[in-house]
Parts: sequence; C-alpha cells; structure tokens
Amino acid sequence: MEKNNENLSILRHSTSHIMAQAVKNLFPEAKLAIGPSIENGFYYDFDLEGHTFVDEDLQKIEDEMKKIVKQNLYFEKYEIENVEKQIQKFKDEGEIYKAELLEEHKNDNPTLYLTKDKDGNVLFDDLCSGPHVPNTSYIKAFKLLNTAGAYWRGSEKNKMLQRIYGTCFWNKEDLNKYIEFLEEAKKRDHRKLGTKLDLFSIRDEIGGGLILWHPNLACVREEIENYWRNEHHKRGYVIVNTPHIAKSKLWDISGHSDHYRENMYFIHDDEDNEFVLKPMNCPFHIMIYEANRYSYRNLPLRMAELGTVYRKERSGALSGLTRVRGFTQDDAHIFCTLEQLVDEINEIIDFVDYTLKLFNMTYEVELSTRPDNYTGILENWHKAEAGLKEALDKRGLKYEINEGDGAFYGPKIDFKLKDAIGRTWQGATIQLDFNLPERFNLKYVDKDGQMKTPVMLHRVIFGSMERFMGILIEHYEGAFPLWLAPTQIVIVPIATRHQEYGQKILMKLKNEGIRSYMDDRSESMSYKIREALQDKKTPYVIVIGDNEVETNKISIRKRKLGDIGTFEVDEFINSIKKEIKDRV
RNA sequence: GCCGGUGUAGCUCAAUGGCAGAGCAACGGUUUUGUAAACCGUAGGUUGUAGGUUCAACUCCUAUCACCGGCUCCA
Repeated sequence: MEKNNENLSILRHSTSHIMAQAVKNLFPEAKLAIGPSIENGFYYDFDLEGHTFVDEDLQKIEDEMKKIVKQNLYFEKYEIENVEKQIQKFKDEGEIYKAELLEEHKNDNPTLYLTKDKDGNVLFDDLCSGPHVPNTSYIKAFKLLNTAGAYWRGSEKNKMLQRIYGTCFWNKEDLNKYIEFLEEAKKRDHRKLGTKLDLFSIRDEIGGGLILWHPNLACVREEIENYWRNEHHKRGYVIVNTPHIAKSKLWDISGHSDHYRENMYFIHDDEDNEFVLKPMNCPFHIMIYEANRYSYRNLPLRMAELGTVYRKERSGALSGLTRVRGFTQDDAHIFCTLEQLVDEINEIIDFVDYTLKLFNMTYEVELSTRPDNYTGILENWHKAEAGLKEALDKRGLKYEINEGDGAFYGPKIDFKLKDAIGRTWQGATIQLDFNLPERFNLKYVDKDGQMKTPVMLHRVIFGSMERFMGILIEHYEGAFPLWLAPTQIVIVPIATRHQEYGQKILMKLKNEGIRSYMDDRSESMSYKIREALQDKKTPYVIVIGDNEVETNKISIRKRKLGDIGTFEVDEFINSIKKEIKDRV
C-alpha cells in the first residue's frame, strides 16, 4: 500500500481497530461502539461501566497497542454469511451497539474485519466495511491524545459513551510535526493572547459569554468597523440603528417565540409587559421597511446595522470570543424581487471575498438546501437554490452542498473560517428568506401596479464582531498589521537627553493620527525594544540617540525584520501613512 | 445541558493534611544606556464560592459557579 495522503485515513482507521483491540485486552467488559478516522486522526467510542478512562489509561492502552502491533498481525475481510447468527453472537458477547449497527446494515452485504496472527488465529474482530492496511507493520507512529464524552449515535437522548481520540501518521517525523503544530497552535489561542495582549476579558460577575472589550481590542474593532461602514456606503447600503429590546408580540409575529424560545432572554417590567432582548435584528429591519411604501424602482433595498444581539447559549457551548451570549452581528437585510436575487447574491459573495482577502483569510463555502420542514412555495425554492448555485459557479468558487441542511425559511451559503487548531467556525452567511416577508405581509408595487411580496436576504460579512475578532487574533498571532495595530509605533529614546527630540517626533506622529507613544521609563533600551516588539507585538519602534538628534533622523526597527536603518522623519511618516492606507 | 479535567497574587506557575511561595508585571530608588530582559528594595492572598471532616485543609468530602477538551446545540 502506498503511503500517501489518500491512504492515511485508512491507516488511521486500522489504528482505531488496534486501539479497540488493546482496550478489549485491558478492559474486557468494554463494549465497542464506532471508531472511524477523522480529519487529523481517529477515535473509538466505548461503553465501559464502572471505569472512566484517565490519562494513565491512555499510556497503558498505547503500550498495549505497541505490543499488538509488534505481533505483526494482518487484517482480513470476512463476509457475514448468516447475519442473524452474527447479530445473536454480538448480543451474546454483550456487544449491543454492534448488534444494533448490524441490524441496520443487514441488507448491505455487511463484513467483519478480522485481526489475525500469522498462524491464522483471530485475535480481534469488528463489524466494519473497511478497507484496512494489509498488516500492522504500517502502524508505526501513533499517539492517543485525549478522552471525551460522546453520545451514542450523536443523539443526546442516548447514553453517553467514552471516546478516545488519537492520531497516526506514516512515520514518526510526521507525527512529531503534528504534535509540534498542536503545541504552536496553543500559543496562538485567542484566549491566551487576549490576556497577554490585554485585548478582552470575561468576568464571573458579568457572566459567561459576555465580552469586555479592552481598549486595545476596541481599537482594532473601530478600524474594522470604519472599513465596514465605508464599504457599505460604497456598495449601496443604508445603515440603520434599532433597539436592543422589543415586546414579545414582535417575536410572536416573526415566529421566533415558537422556534427560538429557549435561546431568548425575557425581561418583565413593573407593569407586566414582557420584552425580549433581541436575538436577531431582522424584525426591526422589517419594521423600518414597513415605514415606507416601496415600488420595484426602490428595490433592492439594502439595510445594514452593527446590531448587538443576545442568545441564551447552553453553558457548555461557550468558548472565548468564538461562541458567546452577547455579540454584534454585522447584519444586513436585502429586500428585492426574485429577478434581482442572483445579482444581489453575487454582489454579497464579492463583498465577502473582497473583505476576507483584505485579511488574507482563506475560507470554505457550503451551500445548504431545502430541508423537509420547509416553508414557502416549492417553485421558489428551486429558483432560489438554482440562483445560489449560479452565483457561486459564476465566481468559480468551490463549494460543498449540504442537502437538506438549509433553514426552514430558505437555503443558504455559509463561509467557514478556521481557527488556530483547525476548528471551523461559521463566519459570513447568505440566507434566503421566504418566510418573514410573508409573516409580516411585506409588499412592493410592481411594474404592473400589482402588490407583490419581496424576497428577503439575510447576510453577514464578518458573522459577529466577537467571533471574527477571535479568529483574526489567531490568524495574526496577535501581531496585527499596521492599520489595525492598537499601538502602531513606540518611540524609544536611548537616554533622558533624547526625550525632547522624541517628543517632537511623537507630536508629528500624533498629528498624522498615528497611534504611538514614547517609552520614557528608566529602563534599558534593549528592554523597551523587547517589550514593544515581542511582548506587545508593536509593528514599529523608533530608536533615537545622539546620532539621530544630530542628523535630525530616526532609526527604525520593524517587527520581525529587525533594524531597518535610519530615515528622514517625513520620509518615514509618508511611508507609514501609505502602509496604513493600503491596509497591508 | 451531558462526559471528563482545571480553578492559588494582575500574568505564568510552585506548595499532597502541619508557618501560602517564586518569576514576570506594579510601586520606590540606583543606573542614562546604541538595537529582543541593568541592579537593589517594597508591596501584593478570605487559595473560585458555600458548607463539612480534622487539633490542623490550598490539600480530603459534599454542593455550587466559572473556565478548558469533547459531545449535543447553533431555527
């Protein structure tokens, strides 16, 4: 078998079998569930009463696996001839999960994979469609990583099993590289950098998932919001503001009271009125639409808002900035005719692509289509899905289709971003909505004088400011490019006598709106440079001493590049201004 | 919400039933520096919270909250 990337998942799957065998050797009462390969490794789920796997167990299991591998066993496919007999055998052995799986796949020509020694003795068998590596000599570089709880068949109604995650590579070198990558990724974690760079905090006294934006991160956000506003104006949007709460009646009309109730926060006043802290901005934008009469000439109407919403997420779901309870969506709703749909979708895709490229971010696209419980007219769904596909194809974007994974109110395109350790998060999304315009009875006057219902698009570019910022921090490892950097330049005077000149430079920078300060503490120059560049990740440091004061120049040190020489003050400021303007 | 882990100074971490400690940061002083950590000193704590066991609890037990890794959820 060739040791390439395609076969790597086969290797990992085989390794999960060896792990299961090892677990059965050490814990014979463990029941096997499933054990597939996954993106960066594999896992196997076990049902084991009376014992919880701990880290020491992982070491023991790993050692047992090594013993098994050394026996030089081979994998052999076995066609199940008598399925009923095999199901009974699983049941007799207590392997109820395997019995359940086989029951389901009884008509799919089910197979077992046997792990045999050279004398042909079967040491382990597992219900499995394969394929596998020929023998255990391929399994050389593996490591068990961690344990976790996981529901049988992924349903929280079922029993929670114990999952062991591991990974395997063709050789030790690749394995070590991967482990190193995991270590490095931990350093990029936005939660660690959030503390280190004084970006944000979350307090018990306030509550989980509620973010305090410290000045540094608020500064980054301000720059991004400025970009966002400008770009919206350029692209023909109107920007609005709406309240944070609304009477529950609004959410009854929108249907959120039914569909989204468990995620909503309710507020009651003294006069027995019930309000809801908004989990969405859409109904408010619809209300603004309703304030006027629109004709086909006015459409599309593109309405945007940086709208802060609150959603009651389950406690276990929260995570740093990427999954929170209060967040600001860079939300927009586009009201248009069915004919305008493809152009509008195209324009949004362009907006997303343009914006993410600005940050050098890569993304994956997913198209989710009509679910079983859809609302609206089937013909419109077909048109809409075709429209979304057309728009994606037109741009030549690669995308995956998730059949039936759309919202009940319309199909959608999602843009997925990856964090430091490769977890994907939903960023931008474009969602069609056939439902809300109907529920709120929205109308426009068409060419023929008839009242018609517009189509509505929900879309976000960043997703939420919080999540995007979390991913952005990891993307840049906290070293923001100049235009975003909270502090752009630190001036380091070598001795006290250079502070006067430093002050002059500082005033010039400040006049140009460059975020900067002079470090006039009684510390060594090296210390200040180290702190500015390494600890605070400042893009530029200006060093001034006798030479600079004498020649009326400044010495520049650039993050990562080091000392880049001396410059005329104006020359440097101009190049900095250009760099900021170009957002590089 | 579920399974498991963790919670000690602003930050990173020690202290396994017997006097809560270190480094960094902060503050005071000395030093006036030529490109990624100068030196001396000072202060900083209800060990997440609430109970319990014990002569004695950061340490053991119970509850609870938060965070971390997953699962589920994210119309």
